[in-house]
Order: sequence, then structure tokens, then C-alpha cells
Amino acid sequence: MPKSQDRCQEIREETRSKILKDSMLYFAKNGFAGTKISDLAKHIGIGQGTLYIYFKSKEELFREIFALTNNRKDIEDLKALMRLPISAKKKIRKLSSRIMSRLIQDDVYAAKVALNSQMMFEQNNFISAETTYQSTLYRITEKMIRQGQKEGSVVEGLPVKLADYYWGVVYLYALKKLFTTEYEMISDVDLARVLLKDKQKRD
Amino acid sequence: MPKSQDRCQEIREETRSKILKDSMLYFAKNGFAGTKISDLAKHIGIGQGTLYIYFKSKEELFREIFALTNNRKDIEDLKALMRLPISAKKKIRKLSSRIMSRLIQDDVYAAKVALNSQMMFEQNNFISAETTYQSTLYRITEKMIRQGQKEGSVVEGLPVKLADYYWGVVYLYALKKLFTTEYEMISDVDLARVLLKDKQKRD
Amino acid sequence: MPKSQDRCQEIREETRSKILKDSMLYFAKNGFAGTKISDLAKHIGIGQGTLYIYFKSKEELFREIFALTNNRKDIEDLKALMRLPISAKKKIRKLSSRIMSRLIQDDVYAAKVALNSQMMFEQNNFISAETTYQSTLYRITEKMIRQGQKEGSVVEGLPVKLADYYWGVVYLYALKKLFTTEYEMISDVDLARVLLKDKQKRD
Amino acid sequence: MPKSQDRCQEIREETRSKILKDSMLYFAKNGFAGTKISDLAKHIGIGQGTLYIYFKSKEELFREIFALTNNRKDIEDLKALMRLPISAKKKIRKLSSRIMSRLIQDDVYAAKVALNSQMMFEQNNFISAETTYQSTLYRITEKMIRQGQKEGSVVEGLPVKLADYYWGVVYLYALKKLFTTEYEMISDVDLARVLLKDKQKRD
DNA sequence: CATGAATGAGTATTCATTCAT
DNA sequence: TATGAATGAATACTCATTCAT
Repeated sequence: MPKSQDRCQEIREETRSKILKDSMLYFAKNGFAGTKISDLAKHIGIGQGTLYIYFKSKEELFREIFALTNNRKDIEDLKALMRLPISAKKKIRKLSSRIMSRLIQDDVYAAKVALNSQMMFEQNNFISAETTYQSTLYRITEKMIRQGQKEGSVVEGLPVKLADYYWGVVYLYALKKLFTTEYEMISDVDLARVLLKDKQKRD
Repeated sequence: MPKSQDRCQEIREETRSKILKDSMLYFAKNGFAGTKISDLAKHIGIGQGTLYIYFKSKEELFREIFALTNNRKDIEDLKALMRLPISAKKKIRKLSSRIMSRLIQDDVYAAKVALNSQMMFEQNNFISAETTYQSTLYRITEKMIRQGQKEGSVVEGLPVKLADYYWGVVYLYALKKLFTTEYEMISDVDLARVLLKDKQKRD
Repeated sequence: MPKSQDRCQEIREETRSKILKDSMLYFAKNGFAGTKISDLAKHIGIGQGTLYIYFKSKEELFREIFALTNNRKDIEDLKALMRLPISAKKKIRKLSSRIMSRLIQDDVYAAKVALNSQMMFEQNNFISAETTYQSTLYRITEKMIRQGQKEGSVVEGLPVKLADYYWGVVYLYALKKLFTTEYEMISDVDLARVLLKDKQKRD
Repeated sequence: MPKSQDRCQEIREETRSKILKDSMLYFAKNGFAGTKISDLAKHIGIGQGTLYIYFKSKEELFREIFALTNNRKDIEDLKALMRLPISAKKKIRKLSSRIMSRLIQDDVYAAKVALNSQMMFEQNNFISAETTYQSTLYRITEKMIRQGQKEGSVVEGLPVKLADYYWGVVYLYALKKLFTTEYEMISDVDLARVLLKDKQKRD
């Protein structure tokens, strides 16, 4: 019966998604080495063996999760933002606003950011360190920064340093969101200020 | 004839220190779960058994290392700085300058900062989460921020949020120093700007 | 589909029992320090890891085995025997006969006796030395001895000394059964003679 | 200087003896596997390294200790006793008396007996199980028993079984002496009774 | 000679992975 | 397909032995 076939496929897809989503948060919180399959399975609410039906190994599961963090859509969005015929200041404000609201509302987004950044800080032999995702993100951000510096709205400094700093702060608050129960989240204005000069009194 | 009592004590002290120092960097880089005793011992350049002469377990070693990151001296220095009869702006500049130069020169300092901050981000059952070190540091920093806000040199915002943000950035660059080979370190001026308003054109 | 809950429980119970039974003999023969988990697991015919699913540590396994040696049933049987309206001589003969036939037929009984007695001879910090089992057994035996002495069938001497001696001989032959391949087992009459006077020629 | 040479030799001999004596008790109490060199050295009151000046290994130390338990003199004494032109009953009484008084007074004797008997109960690959000492002792004892049976003073039964039983009881009380603080030692008459018939009322 | 710090082979314990049900 | 009991390779920890002082 084709319908049963489809239904089966559907269930599989659901389970797989659930595993990926729940594991992402778990890995983000505990790290690769700090995550035990037995604990992870319990946390997801499935048997240990079930994990191995969907993923060949702990490593492969982690790799797939990591691949998810490299969100093509994020890059497209950023590229689209860049192409808008508006000032860099506005772009930075828009970007910062988007980032902060997702960070606040969406645990999975925070986990993505955290995992992705942690890769740079990791002695992992099984994930190619320099991800094109990061570097693409950085490159576009640098471009935006250069535009802003020309327009006089962005602070002085090497664009690469500033881009690195900007995303570093985003990472920082992704961590805070994931790990600490009580903390003061910065506002989107605070984030934008990493790049934007303070308003001048008289101009 | 027995080895001289003093000499023995001396040797023990030296070995113990060496283990603590080298382990701190290793743990900071690899995390607790990510650190294998066999690798750690090799890294330090001692036998595995030697570790267990000085520390009862991997966990105890980690605990002792962590205790070292709570540097009384750092707090004293910050307190002394606070007491100086100078503007908050100058204090923040001095503090930022000190931090950045230590961060750049001293791997062990970077490791201390990183380990200490990581504790806030950790599901550790064996280290009492809320360390007084952090909170003391934060409290003094908040005081400095309030002074600066009164004097008009520090940006608006909840002092606790700003203190948290400031030390977050320090943590961020401790990580970068420890983990990434190529990166653009921010300057002490950049760090100070987390708190300080940009200079106004006309005033 | 999950394995049936009941079947799982059943399997666990079986494995657990098998481990306990086989370990008892092994520990009795080799002692605690002389038993390697790797050898023990091989002897039982399971993987090393399996042991740790059922018991937290080698020490806990040993503790549980030891608990098994304190057989409530043995004490009940002895108490019932005591209550019978027969002479002490008959009681002693019956008891000795029971003990010797179990000792000869049942390895596990020999192991129980050996382990239990060994505890008195052990510098164990993890098993509470003075077991009530021993003392209860002794107390009842002493009572039987006193009865026999009144009746004139039991040899002179402190009942506590005689009880200790009697069970000591049982221990001795439990050891012989467990360890030596060639030895001359004493008979139940020999055992009874520890307490009973030889038949008098004329009476 | 020859004198210094001698003195040196003397000191060596003393230390060696001390190690042997103290180790014998320690091994008797804890068994081979249960004895740690570090603990043993502390118990003797010397450095760990010192042990290895006098003995090549833990195993060799144990072997030497065990060799000491095979006391040629004991056998000579027993042989001499056998040759005396007295009844078996008297021989058995004399022997039992000697054994019990040594057992009570001399820890080292108790340790010797215990270690020697334990060898029969041990899965040791490094000490030749069937010691000629034991078997010589047994053979002479059997002869004595046969004499006694002829004379009518010794109980019925296989001489080998009775000899085994007799020395088993000696072993039992060596253990009690070594391990238990509170116990009722049997008397030499009790020990002799293992072999000797009770006095007949009328004869 | 005597010592005890250092070592690494040996032993206990954990955990990713497999597999019978 | 889903499960969790079983496994053994990997990892933590111990202890007999060595060696510089």
C-alpha cells in the first residue's frame, strides 16, 4: 500500500528531525566530548539503539547537526540586505535587530550560532575547521562595514577585526541564552553600537 | 641516607606547580570531558601515575585549577584602582589597558579568564556554579560604571548588563587568544569603548 | 517495537543471578584482592562491561555476594531443630549430618561458609566485621551445647569455645572442598564428635 | 677496615631479618594479592626502595618468607618425639602441648602455620603447591596415629584423614590468633582429643 | 645503603556501538 | 522499526618497580 509507505517515510522524517533538533541543543550545551549517547538518548526520549538507525555514529550525527548550522538562508538574507539601496547604518540596525530577536525567541538559533562559533574554538579533527559559511558571513559583513566607514557612520578600524568582533558578541549572547538562567540580554541597539559611532551631539 | 626533607618538599612543590600550570592551559583548550589523562600527562611531560601522586582524580585536579582562576590579586588590583581619585573614564581606560596587555602576553591569564567564564556556561556538578569571584568582580565593575554614568563618560544602560557585557568581551578574546592562530585582537581602546561613549565633536 | 517489559526484567534477573552465583565461587576461591574483573567476567562468560550494568563496582558486587552468605534460612532451620523435643545428642548428629552432606554436594554452600568465615579473618574496611549472622548462629549453637552438657552427652568446656570450634571445623572443610582436589573429607560422625563424648564402654 | 665491614654485614642482616619477620605477619594477614608494597614498607617502617635492596621482587620476598615457614627444626623435633620409647598417647599430648603453647606465645609461629596451610588453599603459580614439608609432617603424624590406633588410644579412621584433621585444627587456631581479637583458644587437651579417645570410665 | 618521587604495565570502569528480540 | 542488554575498546586509576639524590 503506497499510503502506508508514505506514512512510514513521514514518521522516519519526523523522528530524524526530532533527533537533530534535540541533539543540537544538547551538543551545544555539553560539547562533543561531554555528550554521552546514553544521556542524549534519554534526553531525546528514545532508545540508544534508535539513534544508530538514523545516524551511523555519534560523529556523523554531530557532523549533520553542524551542517545544519551553516544556514544558506541566513547568508542569502544577509546578501539581500546588503543589496538594498539604504545606508550601512540602517543595514546594521536591521541586521542587529533581526539577530537579537531571533536569539531571544529561538533556542535553536542560539544553538546554531553557538555550535558554529565553537567550531572555531575547537581541536576537532573531524570537522573541517575553516568553514566557508563563517568566512562568507564575515566577507559580507566586512563589505557592509567598509560602506559604513565611507559613510562615516561606522567606527574606525580594520573591517575584518570589526566583523570578527561583531559576530563574537553575537556568539557571546547565544552562549548566555543557552547556559545561564539569569542574565541581562543586550539590546539590538547595543549590538549595533559595536560597529556604529555614537550619535554626535551637534552635526 | 634519606633524601633531604627540604629538597623533597621542594621537588614536590615544583612538580605540583608544573602540573597545575600546564594542565590549566590544556583544560582551558580541551575542556574537562575533552581532556584525556594520558594525553594530558604526555603534554606536561610526566608519567600518568605522577598525576595521581599529586591529585586524587581528574576531577580534583580540575577543581584545584579552577580554584587558581579565582585570583584574589586581580580583585585587589581592581579595588585599588576603584579607590584612586580619578575619573571613571581613566579607570576604565587603565583597566582595559591592563587586561588587554596581559591577555596578549600571558597565556596563563587567558586560560584563567576562559576557564572562569566557562564555568558559568557549564553543567558541572562538581564545581559550585556561582563563584564569588565572578560576582565580586562584577560588583566592583558595576560601581565603576555607575560612577562613569554620573560623570557622563559611560554609556546609558543597566550597570549589571554593561559589566556583564564588558567581561563577556574579555572572555571572548581570551578564547580567541587560546584557540585561534589567526585573528585580529581588539585594542584596549576598543575594549574601553564597550563602556565609554565616543568622544563628542563639540563639547 | 520495544522488547516486552516483563521479558526484559526476566533477562536482567537471570543475568544478575548468574553473576552473583558464579562470582561467589570465584571470590571464595581467590579472595577480593586476588580477583581481577577481567578474569571474573571471563569465568562467568560475560563481557566486563556487563558486570557494571548490574553492580556499581567490584566492591559492591562483593558486598552483595557477602550479603547472600548470611542465609536467613540456615538460621531458621537451626532454630527449628533446636525446638524439637529430642536430646541434644540427636540434634547435634542431625545438624552435623545436614552440614556435611550439603558441604559435599553443594559448592555454593561451601563457598558461603568459606566467605562468611573469612570475613572474621579479614581486614576489610568495606564489610561491617561482626556479622549478626555469625553471632546468631553461635548463640543457638551454644544453647544446644548447654543442653547437651546438662544431658551429659557433650564434652566439658565453655559453650562459646565449643561453638566456635565446631563452626571452625565446618569452615575448615568448606575450604578443603573449595581448594584442594585430593583430601579426605571427615564424616558427619567426626564432626559431631567435636561436641559429643565418645560412647562409654559401660554405662 | 675489617671491623666496619663486619658491622655493615651485621646491619644488613638485621634489616633483612626485620623485613622478613614483619612481612611474614603482614602477608599472613593480608595474603599475597592483598598486600601492597607501599603499605608493607610503611608497616615495617622503611622506604619502599629499601625492600628492593634486599629482595628482587614482591614475589621473591614472599617465596623467602614461605621458605622460612618450612621449618626443618619442627620436623626434626617431631621425628625425635616419634623415636621416644613412650606411648602414642603421650606423644600426642606432648606434641599438642608444644603446639598450643607456641601458638599462644609466638605470633611468628602462628603466621608460619597460617602461611604454610594457606599455600594448600591457594591458586599460586609461583610456589610449588605440594610442599615436602607438609607431606613429611603428615607422614610422621600418620605413623604416630597408626601407633596409637594399635595401642587403642587413638580413635578409628584413616590415619591420613586424622592427620589432615589434626593439622587443620592447628591451622584454624593459628588464624584465630592472627586475626581475631576476641576468641576462645582451645586447650592442648582439646587439640589432643582430635586424635585421642575420651577416657573410658572403667577399664 | 636508604629514600621516596617517578614510571608504566596492569587493573577497574565507562561508553560508543551492536544485535537479539 | 525500536529497544535496551551486552560488548570490548578506550579511558581512568593503581601499584610494583626503578633511580636520582
